[in-house]
Parts: sequence; structure tokens; C-alpha cells
Amino acid sequence: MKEGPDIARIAALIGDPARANILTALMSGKALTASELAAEAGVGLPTASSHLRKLEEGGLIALRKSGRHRYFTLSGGEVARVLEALMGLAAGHGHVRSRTGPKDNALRRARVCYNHLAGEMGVEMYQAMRARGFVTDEGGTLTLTQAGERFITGLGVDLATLPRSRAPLCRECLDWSARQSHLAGQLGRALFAQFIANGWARRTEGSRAIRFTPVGETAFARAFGRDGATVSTG
Amino acid sequence: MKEGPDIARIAALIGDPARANILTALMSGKALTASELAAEAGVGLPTASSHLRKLEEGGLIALRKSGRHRYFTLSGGEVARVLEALMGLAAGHGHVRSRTGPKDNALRRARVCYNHLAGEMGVEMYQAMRARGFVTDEGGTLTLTQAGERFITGLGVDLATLPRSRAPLCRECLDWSARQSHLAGQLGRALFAQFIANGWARRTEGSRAIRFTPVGETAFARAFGRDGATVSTG
DNA sequence: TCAATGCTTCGCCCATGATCGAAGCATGAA
DNA sequence: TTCATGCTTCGATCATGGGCGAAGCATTGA
Repeated sequence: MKEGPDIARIAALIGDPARANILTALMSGKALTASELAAEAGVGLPTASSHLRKLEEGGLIALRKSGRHRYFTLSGGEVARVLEALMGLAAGHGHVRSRTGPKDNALRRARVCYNHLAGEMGVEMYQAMRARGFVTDEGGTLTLTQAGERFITGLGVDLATLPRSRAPLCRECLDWSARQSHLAGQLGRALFAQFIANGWARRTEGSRAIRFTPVGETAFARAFGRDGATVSTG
Repeated sequence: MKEGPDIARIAALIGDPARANILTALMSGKALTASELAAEAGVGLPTASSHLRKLEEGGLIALRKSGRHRYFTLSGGEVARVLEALMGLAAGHGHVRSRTGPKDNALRRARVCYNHLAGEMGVEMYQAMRARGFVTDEGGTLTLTQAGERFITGLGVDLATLPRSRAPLCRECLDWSARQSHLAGQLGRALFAQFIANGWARRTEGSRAIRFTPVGETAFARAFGRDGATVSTG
């Protein structure tokens, strides 16, 4: 009967284990080469090449040539959001995934979601910003308030440097592990970049997990912790 | 490298055309039998039976036996939301789907999304309710305000009859055609049921499309139209 | 020009799984 | 009991497509 868009095409693209691994690796937001993705996916180079062509033709990933390297990224935030949503389904229904190793715990705590902070800490941050009125929801679109502007400026983010594109400044993204929304969009991206720049957090090589430094933990708690709001001046 | 949940398993389930058709048919929110779903999917009964078993084992659909019939439904709203998100990806990236027939237009205008109203009219309704302060976003969870309670009571919805379950009363669901959120959750479901009960709208047989009656169009516009807010008392 | 690197294309093998006809097994009706 | 309906299971077929080795092409560097 075929009503609506052809979801089977897209789902089948994501449905191959090798391709799912490739997409998951690209959720780190980094541009990766074909060889790196082959290693991530656990397949040979010819196989990965074939998969990458299909993913590109399907519009899920984008390609940027640079010399004799070819860098691949997710084609946009919408793809990342669908992948997170799928992870939510897989984590929930999927027979309580084998054994949740220590790596999984790190992922649940803090990880990159395409280009912004996700996991418990991402959710905490978003909720704190909502609770303190830094971000409000105006009839369906998230907006950064003046108080919010002052706040993130205090964290060292320069709003003026953000590209004034049509991409929304703030955006919600549903977290697969916490099952609540965290902050995506340009602001989410800028804040995460700032955490890295400030030395609050570091990416983990070859993983989406984010390790916060002791200094970063403290600073994050002061900025976004439950107590933070009341204690800050105390 | 296998980080996070096993999305390939879920995506592969959705990725078969026959299964995708089955899931799409179940987006109507109605419980359908194996034979009906076989017809929807365009495959034989044994094939459909096999698919249904896989979908159920994968946790995407639920089964309710009744006499010698076996009724299938989506296993929950989360599955519906993932399907809608996939439709968004497929509609956007997918080479501008063949020809958007008249049926597609009807779907874009108004359709069922599992159990609530989606499409342009769904988005209009949600935005009107947000704009008038009937529904607000309190730190990440949608809440029905007192004004909102009065409003929907005026439409004939009896809040007291809604099951007091842990399922959220209000919830956003991203619309694949309009690319904006519409109202899901118990409230979305109740409102849609009320439209049907009031005779404002009718389901289209064998389709997710919703046909509003002339009376319904007028009533809907008065209740949720842009002018409605200012004109209502005029 | 020659070599090295990065990736793609080709050809082949092979496993998975989608499909259906026929038979089997329930449930309900006569 | 006997038949009809609704669905599942079995068995066999067959197409799709994932996988890799080898060869080919492009870019860079010497």
C-alpha cells in the first residue's frame, strides 16, 4: 500500500552491522577517513568503501575530499537525531543489552552526540539551563534569553563568532540513555567546544565517551549543579 | 568497536520493505490481524506471519489474541516516534520521493500518527495551544495549564477519564512532513478521539489520512486558527 | 619517473533471509 | 463430529547483498 516516505530504504541502510558501526563512529562528530571507518566497522577496506558509497548515495553521510584522503561525516544533525532515537529503542526493548560494560557506563555519563554533549551530564546541563531561565521554549522554538546570553558569555563562549546561519541556535535532542532531552543546535555545539577549550573535558580516543577532568567536574557542577543555583553566591 | 546499543538489529527489522509496510500500516493506531497486514504489505500469509514473529521478538509490535484472530499493534509510542523520524529522513534526503500523489497531499495535511493528529493540522493545533499558553514547557516536560484544562474541557474532553498512568499527559512528536513538533501523549490522543467523536473528522478507510468534515474544518479553525485567538470574542 | 599511499572497482564466493506452496494445528460454527 | 477459518510451521527455492583478494586508478612525495 506504500503510504508516505520510503522508510525501508533508509532503515535498511542503517540496518547492516558494518554500516551501523560506521554511523555510530561518525556520531563522534569527527570527520573520518575510509580506512579509519573500515577499522571501526571491523571490515576490510573494499567492503567499507562499498558501504560508504551506499551511505552517501542514501544521503546519510557527506564526503569531503582532501588530497588523497576522503573524509566522511554525518550529513547533518537530523541523521544524528534519528540514530539517537534508534539507540533509545534498541536500549529499551532490546532484551537489556548483553552486559553493560564499564565503557557503556562512561557513555551513559557523558558522550558526544554528533557535536554536542549528551548523556547524563548533557541532560543535567540542559535542565539546569531551562530551570534557571537561560533557555526558554517560545511556542515551539528554543530561545536563548538575555540572562542566558550573559551566562554563556561568562563561560567564555563568544556568541558573535557563531555563524548566523538558518540552523537553529538551540535545539532539543532526545538522549538514548537518559531518555530525556539534551541541548543540541549551535549553542549545544558551542558549549561543548568551550568545555574542551577550557580543559574541562577531553575526548576519549576512538570512542564517543567524554572524560571530564577533576577541575572540569567541579566547574561543571558549579555551573550546572542543582546546588549551583542557590549556593553560587553563598 | 560496537559502542552503545545495537541499532543495526532494530534498523534491519524496519529495513525490509514488507516489514516497513506492516509498521506503516500499524501507524494508523488500529489493531490489525495477520491477514490484513499481509495484504497491506503485499506478501503472502506465511511470509507476513514470519515477519510478524520477528517484529514481535524485536519488541516493535505487540500481540493480543482474541478468539482465532491475532491482533497486532505497535508496541508503544516510542516506536511510532522513531518511525516518524525515519520518515522525515526519507522524505528529506530521499531524492524527493517519486511523485507526490494526491494521497500524499492528504497525508501531509492531516493524518494519524499512532493515536494522535499529525500533519499540518497537527502542527497548527500544537502551536496554537502553545501560543495561547494552554500547554507550557516546564523544564523539559510539557504541562497542561489551568487555562488549557478549561479549553479542552470546552471541547468536550473529560480529563478525569484519562488513565492516570505513568505515561506522560503531553508529549512532543516530530512531524515528518511539516518538520515541526505536534502534540502526542495522552492529551494528543484524547483530543484526536474527541475530533472523531464530535464528527469533526473521519478516518479514511485503509489509510492514515484524516478527512475533516466541512463542519469540522470550521470548528477546528475557530478553535486553533491564527485568527481564532483574537476573533473568538469578536 | 618511480614508488608509496589511499581508496575504488572487479570478480567471485557464500551466507542470509525473503518468499511461497503444502501441510499442520488451533478455534469457532454448523 | 464435521467443516471452515485464521494462522503457523515446514521445506525448498532463489535472489540479494556482504565479504574479501587482486588489480586498477589517483594523488602525493622523492
